[in-house]
Formats: sequence, C-alpha cells, structure tokens
Amino acid sequence: MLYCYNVFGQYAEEGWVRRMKKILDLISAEVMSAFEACGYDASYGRTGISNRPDLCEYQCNGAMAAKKKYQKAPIVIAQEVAEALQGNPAFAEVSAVNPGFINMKISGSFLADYLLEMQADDRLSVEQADRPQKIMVDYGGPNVAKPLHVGHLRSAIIGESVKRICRFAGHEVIGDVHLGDWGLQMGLIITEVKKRQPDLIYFDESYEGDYPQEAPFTISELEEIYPTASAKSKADAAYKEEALAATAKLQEGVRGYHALWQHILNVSVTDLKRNYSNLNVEFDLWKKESDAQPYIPDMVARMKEEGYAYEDQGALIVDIKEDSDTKEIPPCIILKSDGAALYTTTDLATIIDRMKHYHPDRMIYLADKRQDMHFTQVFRCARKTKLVEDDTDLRFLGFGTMNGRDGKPFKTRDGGVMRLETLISGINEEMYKKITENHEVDPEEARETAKLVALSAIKYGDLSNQASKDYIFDTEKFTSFEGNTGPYILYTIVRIKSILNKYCAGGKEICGGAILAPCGDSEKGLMMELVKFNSVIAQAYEEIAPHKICSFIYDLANAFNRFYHETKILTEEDETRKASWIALLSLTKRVLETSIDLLGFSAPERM
RNA sequence: GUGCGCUUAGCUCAGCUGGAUAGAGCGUUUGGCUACGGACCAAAAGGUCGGGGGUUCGAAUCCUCUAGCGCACGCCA
Repeated sequence: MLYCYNVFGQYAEEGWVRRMKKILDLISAEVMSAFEACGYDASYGRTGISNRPDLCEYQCNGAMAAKKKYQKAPIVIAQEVAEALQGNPAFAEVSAVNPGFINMKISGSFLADYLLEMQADDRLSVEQADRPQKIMVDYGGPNVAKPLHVGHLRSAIIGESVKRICRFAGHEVIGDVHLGDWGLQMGLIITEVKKRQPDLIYFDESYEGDYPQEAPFTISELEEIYPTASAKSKADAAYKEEALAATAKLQEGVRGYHALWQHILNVSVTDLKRNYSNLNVEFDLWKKESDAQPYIPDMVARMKEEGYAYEDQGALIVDIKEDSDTKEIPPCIILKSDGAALYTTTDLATIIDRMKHYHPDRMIYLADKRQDMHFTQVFRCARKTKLVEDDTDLRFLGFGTMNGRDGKPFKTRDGGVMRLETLISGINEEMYKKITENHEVDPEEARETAKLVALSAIKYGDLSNQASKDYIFDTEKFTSFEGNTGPYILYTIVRIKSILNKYCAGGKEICGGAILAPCGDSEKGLMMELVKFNSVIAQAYEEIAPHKICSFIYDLANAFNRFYHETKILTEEDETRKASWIALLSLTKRVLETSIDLLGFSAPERM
C-alpha cells in the first residue's frame, strides 16, 4: 500500500478518493484548535474571509461571540488566541484588534502548497459527493410544432448549467427536455393539414398499408400551420369541434392520425435539437407528455381506490392541504369534470414514469416562477399518493422573467414574441461586427469565434443574475467586452492562452510542481481567488446557484488581469520564477475553463 | 381579500453562518499605452440598504408592523 504525505500533515492513502479540504476549513481548523488550546470552545474559531481586505485576509469573530459565556473582554480572548497562533506556518501574520477581531494574513507557502495540490488533482480539489445521487433535471419544456422563443431561453440556460453543476459534484444526472406533444395543439395541426391536403393517405381510414417515411410538411410549414389553426379555432366553432375530434382520434390511436403525429414529432425534434445545440444545450432524454399518458388510467383508478381522490363539483380532486398551511391551497385536480386529463395529471404520470424507469433520488424542475403553485400541488399530491418515496427530493426552481430594457417582458419592436433564433443570430451578428472591426481575421474563423463569444454573452448575462429574479436582457451590456460580462471572461482566458502558447513555442513545457510562494500583492491576490474554487463550486451546487460561479470567475478574471498588468512574465530572467508564474497561469486557465463549462459555454483560441 | 416574492449608488446588479468604513460593472471625472493582446489597469465622486419598531456587544442580513411594485390563488399550460 502506498502512502503519500500531503501538505496538510495528513496521510492520504493512494487509490482512495482524495479529500481536499476547503481553504477556509483548513484555516478554521487551525484557529479552532487555538481556541481550544486557550480553554475555549473550538466552535468559536470558525473563520471567514475578511471584509476589510485593507486590514487582513481572513478574520475570526469568535472572541466577541465567546464574551458572554466566558465573562471576559473579547479583546482579551482574541489576544490569547492570536498569541497561540504565533509561529503557525499557515499564517504570515496574526493580530487581535478591538473590540475582539482576530485578523490573519495567510502565509505564501501555505497558499502555494494548496495550489500545488489543486493543480495535481484532475478535479481541481473539488470534492466528489460521497453518496452519489441520481438526479433528474426537467428543463427546456418546448412544444412541438412551435418555434422556440425567448421565453424558452432561461429554462434552457439555467437548466443546462444546473445539470452540469450537479454532474460535476459527482452525481448521476439525467436531463430531460419534457416535450409538450399532447393535447389540442396536435388536433389543431392535424385538422389544418387535412384542410390543406385532404387527399393525404393518412386521412383514409380504410388504408392498411405502410405510411411514407417522408413527412408531408417541413418545419417552417409546421411553424406556420399551428398559429393559423389556432387562430381559426378561436374564430370558428365548427373548426374547433373538428380539432377536438381529431385530438380524440389521435388519443384513441387511429393509425393515420398517429402516423401524422409521429411526423410532426420527428420534424419538430430534429429542428429543436438543432436549436438547442446552437445553445450548447444537450438533453439526455427526449421524453414527452405523451409518454406519460399510458400511466394515467391506472394512476387515477388507484387514487380513487385508495381514497385519495374524490369527486367535487364534477371534477376528480385530491386534497393536499396541510396543517401548517398559512393559506388556502387549492386541491389538485386530477380529471376535469368532462373527464379529461390536465397539465397536473400529466406531470404526476410523468413522475410515475420516472420512478419506474430511473428511480431518481431527486427531481429538479425548471420553470417560470409563476408556476410555483402548480408544482406545490404536484409535489404534495405525488407525496401524499405515494408516487414517490418518502425521501425523494422534489424541487422546483422557479426563474424570473426576462425583460427588455424598458423593464417589461422582452418583445420584438412591434410587440410580438421574439424567436430564439432571431435573438441569437442578432447577437452573433453584433459579435461578428465587433471582432472584424478590431482585427484582420479570417472570416470563417471570425464566424466561429463570434458564435462562441455571443453564446458567452447571452448565457453569462442570464446566469450572472439570481435565477429567481426577473432580469433585464440588455444586449449592449451583455455583448460588451468590458465589465462583468461573458466576453470579458473569455477575453481573459484567451489572453492566458496566448501567453502559454508563446511560452511553449519557445520549446518549454508547463511544469506541474512549479508554483512558488507569491512575491507580490497582485500575485497573492490571484492565488487567494484560486483557492476559493472548491468552496464556490460546493456552494453553487448546494444552493443550485450558477450565479455564484459567475461572480467567482469575474473576481478571478479581475485578479488575473491585475497580476498580468503588473508582471512581465515572458521576459522574466529568473527561470524558476517564470515557471512558477506559467504554472499559476495554467491553473487559472483550468479553473476558468472548468467554470465556464459548468455555465455551459466555452472559449475560443483567439478573439 | 389571502398568500408568496421584490425594494441596496444616476442605471444594472452582488452582498457568504448577523461583524469593522455596505461592494462591483456601466455612466461621469482623472491618470497610465504604441501590446507577454490597452477588448486592459489604477484612482476619484456617487448610498439615511423603501419606512418605523424590536432582538443583539454589533443588523442590508433575524423578528414585527407598514408603504410601493410584481405574481399566484379548482377544472389553461
């Protein structure tokens, strides 16, 4: 058995999952044992990042909290602890300050050692979950035959990031698009197709042969057919009757209708995949509402049998009130008074489907926050009627509305709903312009680069806000290369790549173990940002909060740019020092690239 | 009406488990270049954290009252 001695004085058995503690835990551990050594409860030694960087880097406020229990002036306690920490190799400086702060500066070698460990770890010191869960993320939620519009953007962007964050945390994650492919919308389309091409074989109910492979419509036709049909049905009652009848026939499984539905589905999914792929969004599952339908009859029957569901005003409902409720929670409607299933019914049946095929420990749903009540109902009902285990975690992640610069929901100039493709291509164009304005570049490369940068602008602009809040989609702001934007982050990465390439072009290799204690403030500042990485990722996972990653990489990019500005790296004569800086840059690049991958975008080679 | 959410600098937003002088970006003002890529860096001005009360040694943060705005409240999705 091999053992290696790590820098924190602990033996780590090789082959075991390496557990790299967070820097704050390591520092806290030192301070806590100092508290204990002085006769105080260790818990007072909990240490955090300083909010007065002019005074210190880390601070512990436990002495003030301990005042009451020990009936002692906080400053006295702080002085004792600070005294006990003198000479501790983790710190360069420890002092007690009125009224009882313990201020610390970390030692450069401690930092460097930490970064060396981080660099040697292919997960950059981010811990794996000890008990990996199976997590299903339900996001995207597009409808067939309808183009994606800006309303679908947040679900896709946030959901994709959540999926990646959970996966990076070591869980088995399944992303499901949960396609809307059922109900009246399908009947409408079929009806309109029939009006236009009544002779199609699909409408010949005596036909028993195979149906053509080719769909009788293209995606752009479909996208026009649906709104037309929808408008007609609103104006014309007979038309609506027909559509309802077509819906019923489809649901009964009439062959021709089913074949048409399959065509609609195929054409739509092909197009959706293309669109999502442009957003760097990939689903593991393309399940759809229709997949849940077969579970409904049994589910309803069981809910009735077991006494959960009963009839009220003609509808079948399940009460989901709880004693702790501070308000009236409406019951969950399982079947309408006409016997038809609802959104809620389908969602419940989908849970059955998921439990049966995947048995997830956790399901995370992304949808507009206005659907909060709906999910409260679905979750409560699922739990009450035992569709899930007692410990299955059902979580709704509601996001806010994407508004325009006027603070109102994002629209086109004439007030219509903007297609996602239009939005994206507009921003691509804008980026292309910016890139080609500043440099002589190969047009093809510029196109590719523009796509990457545009995606970073869109995604970072969205994800840097708290998901639950409404936010303003400001194209000008998001596409700017300055300030807290995606392009600024990419620019920083590209800059690092450029230096590393030049270094390697000189025949040198990036040396792994080269990182030395910092010799300047900006270098130390960069290091202090880097060591935060694992705790940031852990927090982003626990709180399902991608925006925490955004603010971290922004700080990191700033710290790097400050360092970069003050330090001539490639012309440094001390080769050891230079190698250390190169290793530091390489680590910074890895951290940034890993982070943006979790956000769902990537950096070009040049820009 | 009931419930939930939001309110922090001119604008757009952060603010970790309550800690010291509440932080960024944009915009404004000023200084540094002729690139290891200036698409950058440094600095200044700008805030009674919606308002009142409470808990605490200490509150943007916790409790309570209140105002304004938004959203949701049984057969849409």
